[in-house]
Amino acid sequence: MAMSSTNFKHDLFTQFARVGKALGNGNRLELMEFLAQGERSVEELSKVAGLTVANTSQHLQQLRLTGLVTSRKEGLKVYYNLSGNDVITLLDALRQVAERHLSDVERLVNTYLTVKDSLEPIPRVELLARVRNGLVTVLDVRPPEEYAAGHVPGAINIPLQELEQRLGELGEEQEIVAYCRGPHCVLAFDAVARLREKGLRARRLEDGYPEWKTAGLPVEGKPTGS
Amino acid sequence: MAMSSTNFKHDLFTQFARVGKALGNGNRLELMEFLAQGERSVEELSKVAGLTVANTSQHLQQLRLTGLVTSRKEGLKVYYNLSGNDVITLLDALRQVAERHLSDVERLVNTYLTVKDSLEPIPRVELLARVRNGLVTVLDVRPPEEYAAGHVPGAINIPLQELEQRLGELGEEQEIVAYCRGPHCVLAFDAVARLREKGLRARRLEDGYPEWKTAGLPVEGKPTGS
DNA sequence: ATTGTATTCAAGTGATTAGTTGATTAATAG
DNA sequence: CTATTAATCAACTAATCACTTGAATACAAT
Repeated sequence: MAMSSTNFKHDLFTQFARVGKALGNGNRLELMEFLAQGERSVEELSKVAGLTVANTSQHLQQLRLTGLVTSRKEGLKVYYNLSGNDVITLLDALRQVAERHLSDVERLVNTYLTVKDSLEPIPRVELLARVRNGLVTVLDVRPPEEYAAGHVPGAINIPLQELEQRLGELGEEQEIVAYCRGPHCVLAFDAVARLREKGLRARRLEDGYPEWKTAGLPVEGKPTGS
Repeated sequence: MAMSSTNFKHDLFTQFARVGKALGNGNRLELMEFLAQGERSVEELSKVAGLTVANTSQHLQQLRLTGLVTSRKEGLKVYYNLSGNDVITLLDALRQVAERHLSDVERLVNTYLTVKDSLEPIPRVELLARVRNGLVTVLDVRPPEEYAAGHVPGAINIPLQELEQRLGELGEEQEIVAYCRGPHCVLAFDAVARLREKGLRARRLEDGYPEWKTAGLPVEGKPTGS
């Protein structure tokens, strides 16, 4: 009794570490990354992550106990959601550190994607210039409703599930730039990977549609004020 | 062979999780928090964290493997350092999420510190006003060199190690506001805890000296341009 | 009530992790 | 060369974690 300051500090770090631990599993990160797109049920989550429902539920509860996600019951289903923007910030920071400092990440990207910087996102301004010159095919992988509400000019809308069937709609030669809701949207990431598998040249747009719009760049779809 | 996109995603998340795992231990977090103040040797680190040297070394190597810290050998000693500002950003995000979402953290703070908001940092502007009115004693817990280079006007410089001996220099009645290098500096945090133990009223300055200075508030010490 | 569906709980297994201890490797000084 | 110091390595134990399996809730429809 006199080291209570040390104890306090220790306990506090232990609490912080609980959050860290929650981030220490790839499946949980994938679940959260998916939740960053919006509310999902346990079943949906288990499917995209390729886990059993029970396992998914356990991961989600772990996340809930550390305050990273919240849940809401509606009828039979339980819907989970990220518990705030600070969680997205945290995931972003984690991703950034990993990409910058883990050489394995770089190696992975290089191994799986033939062209070295194919995963490097294309900046908004650059895309705009190329769109104007007709140099790229812009691919919007969001659900049709969102596409209808507004999209990058000239973008083709193909939800991820339909991508494989509708490959024909994309030019074989031109570079494709995929985007969805934001930098955390796995859809665009996934789309790029699949397109590359088919031998097409594809990259992601840096960020997503919301950022494009708030940056004041032109949009098509329902008029929104400009 | 056809699900390589899934494999890729999985592997990538596994890599991200490595960074998360590194954050999943209180001792490692404490080590990094300490490193946020600057370069330290293994021995120093083991002391402040209260770990054996071997154990500290193992933790540090784990952090190095995930790219969170770097090391540099000079003579007999090995000095560790955070590997970039993005790591500080990450730690910040982690702390924020934990403080906001983990009710245990709040409870901890309430339990250990008698006055509920004693750990709540005092904003810069508020401090400035109180300093002018002579209502607070400002305590600078940084090393003397840094104090000499510039400090909050009227601040007393007592490095943490000397705090217990030099308690007399601080008024018994007045509230004390401690600060050091930045929001991550454990020194101020620690100083507040120790002072409270002695029955003094103490709080931390929001952020630290660099922020104070860049906010354009007055400083004492070597003239820096204003 | 009975059936079906979505989720959670409980128990168990193999793998990973944190920490200890004692030996080992480097750099420096006498 | 020998001794000393700082750090790392290697081997081990207890604790924790990820995942599986099968049972148990909770809600909705019939």
